Amino acid sequence: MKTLADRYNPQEVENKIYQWWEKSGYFKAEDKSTKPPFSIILPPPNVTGFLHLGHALDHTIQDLLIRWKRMSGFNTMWLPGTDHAGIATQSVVEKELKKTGITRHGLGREKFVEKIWDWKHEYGDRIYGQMRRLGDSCDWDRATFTLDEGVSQAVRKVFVTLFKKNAIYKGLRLVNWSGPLETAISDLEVEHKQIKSFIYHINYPVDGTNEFLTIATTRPETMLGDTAVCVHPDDERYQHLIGKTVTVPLINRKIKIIADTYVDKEFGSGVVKITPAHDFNDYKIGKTHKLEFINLLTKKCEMNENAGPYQGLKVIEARKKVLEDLKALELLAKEEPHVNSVGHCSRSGAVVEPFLSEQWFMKMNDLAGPAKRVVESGTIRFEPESWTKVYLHWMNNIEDWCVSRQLWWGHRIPAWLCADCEKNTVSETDPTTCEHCGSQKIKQDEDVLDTWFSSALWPFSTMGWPNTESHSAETQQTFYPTNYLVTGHDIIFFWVARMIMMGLEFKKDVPFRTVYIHGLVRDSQGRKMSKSLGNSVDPIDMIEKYGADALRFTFLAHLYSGKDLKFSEQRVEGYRNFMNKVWNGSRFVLSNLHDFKVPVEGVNALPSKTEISVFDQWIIAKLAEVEKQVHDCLEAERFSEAATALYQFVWNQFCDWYIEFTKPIMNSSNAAEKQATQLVMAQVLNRTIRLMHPFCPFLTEEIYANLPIKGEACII
RNA sequence: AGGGAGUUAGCUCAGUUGGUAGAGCGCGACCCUUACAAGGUCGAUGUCGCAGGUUCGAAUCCUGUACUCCCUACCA
Repeated sequence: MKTLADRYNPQEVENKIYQWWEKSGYFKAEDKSTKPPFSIILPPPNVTGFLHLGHALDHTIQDLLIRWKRMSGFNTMWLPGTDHAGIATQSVVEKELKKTGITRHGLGREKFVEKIWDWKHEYGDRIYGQMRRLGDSCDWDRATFTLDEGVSQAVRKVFVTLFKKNAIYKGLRLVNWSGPLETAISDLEVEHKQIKSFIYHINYPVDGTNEFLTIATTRPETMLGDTAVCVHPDDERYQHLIGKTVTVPLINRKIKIIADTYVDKEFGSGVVKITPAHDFNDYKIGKTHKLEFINLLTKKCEMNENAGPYQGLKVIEARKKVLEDLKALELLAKEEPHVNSVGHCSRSGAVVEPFLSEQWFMKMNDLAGPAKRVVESGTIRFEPESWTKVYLHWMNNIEDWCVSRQLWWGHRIPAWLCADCEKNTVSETDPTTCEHCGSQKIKQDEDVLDTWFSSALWPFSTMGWPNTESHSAETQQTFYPTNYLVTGHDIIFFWVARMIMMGLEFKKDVPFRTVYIHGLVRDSQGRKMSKSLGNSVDPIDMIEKYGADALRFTFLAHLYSGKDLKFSEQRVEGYRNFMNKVWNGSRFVLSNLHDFKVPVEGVNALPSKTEISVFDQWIIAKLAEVEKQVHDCLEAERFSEAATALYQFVWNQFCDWYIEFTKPIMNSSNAAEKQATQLVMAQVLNRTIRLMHPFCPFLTEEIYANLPIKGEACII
């Protein structure tokens, strides 16, 4: 036996061990097996991204579960993948190109998409390398990218099927719009920031009288698109004006005074201007009162021809000019300072404008019903349970999903518009003629699908659906539904809910049984980690400094029921020390087994009680306790409790007491007594190491390799 | 505004059926005792946010209240 260094050195061990695991095929799942299945699909990280602490936490939990189940005799499949992340990736590559003076439009769609693929090929596997550093025991052969051929097939089949059921339609709607990116964006991509601004009170002359109606607004430029002003039906001040008209200053359009209970009599002047094409609330009013929708903006968010003299100005410039002109007309009654939260595009930083545009939508009501019921009935369980309420609340307020994005990177919408009959041909395979009139003048829709569309199909598209050849069929048969979905609470609606709906619709079964929601990783002061704050920590740095096992143990030991986790390096250092303690305890045991004879009874045989001392009996009893505790805690997803139990057993019981006890025995001349204790300590170490393996796989595997008592690899 | 979570030792947090307050880090003293100084032994530290209530007994249950945080929606 070689001599082991008196300090555990992760750098020397981790790479070597990981390569050996991978080469030996330990992570591979079997499509057909007599073992019970256990599967997890990894939430796919952004293909251009780096592994951050949030991923590291997320992956550690999944790897713990997978390794534990694998060691418990399950046929485990942990399927890795990456996401094309449409808007995020496109803007990253676009920014890079800009540095060399090239614009997306200058390059053209085809060339630009090629550039992104180049980028993907260059950096797409970077995150897989980082996952290996962490010890993720994924079945790499099954790694999937959301733009892979198989996934594309799934996407098309789902789109076409839903379209034929009238569950997907095209319509003119108000959406969040990012000017710089020239696309609709999802609510998730909108960040609200508190902005100090003003409320402007503007006088609208009432036609045929000398009266004014004073309206208040934070966005005066939108008045150019006003198509009504609204008062509360019970407001006595304005009863006599309902039904009359006012003239919008600057553009001199006559618009009606309408009444709706939406207006708060107490707020401001009690009169609201209605701009249905540029405000979500006004949009609803516009719909109910059948108002005209006047769009004021171009796709770049500049004022368009409907803005008259303001055409060509940016929103902010238009605002300034409108105010100046109002002042000149003495129609600006007053301005008050005001703080309100304004939506910003999380990718470009620009202010998000509500913008009227033609988009594809998915009807959600019919899909939501079953998805609610499986959670209500407990077929899908949220852990912690409190997220159930959040989920159901969202599902009860569900709205149709805008699935189209005006991007170039993503799954292109499988719809071909006919120039002759102006109808769409929606098809799984590229058509050559219009299915309505037979014309050949058809052109594919320019838009791509929201990234979350392909994400929603992830649990089964990764398993080969809709392909029915035997291999995929077996994979689905064995591993669908998966056992766990592990993710943060920020995407319960955007992702978790949609996977449930799609799984039920297309696989007739839930995509997973348990949704384990963990908290977010924050800095030691509880702030969000971000580049701009300079407080973000690179998990790879932590791994290099303290080892992957220490980082993993840190997460697991502080993972309490969905709470956010404040990350401090000091803590990683503490668990690094613990790893070293395990190392040295093992080293002591190993150094005392030189003359130990492995019993013929087998590797798991423990000496009978009569042959061993009370200390031996005590440590065996304690080991049994901690084994049960760890098992129970993992079953109940109480990871920190399991980690703490291990920590205390190893340090306070095995090292502090038991090892001290064995020292005189190891020096004893009584060979039988020594052999008995050697067997106990070897066996206890063996079982402890295996118990710890899902928590700190590298260290334990390295120790296991040196144990005289064992079967095969630790992880089996 | 609505919803959720939290308030326990200097710091970060445990404390699952109510029964004499716990861990890690940090701090103090002493130890190179043949696995480990990334270590060992010993030690100090808390009216468990505040106020009531239920109980023989409450950090734990109930009511109220203060403060903090998160999510969703934002008032023209």
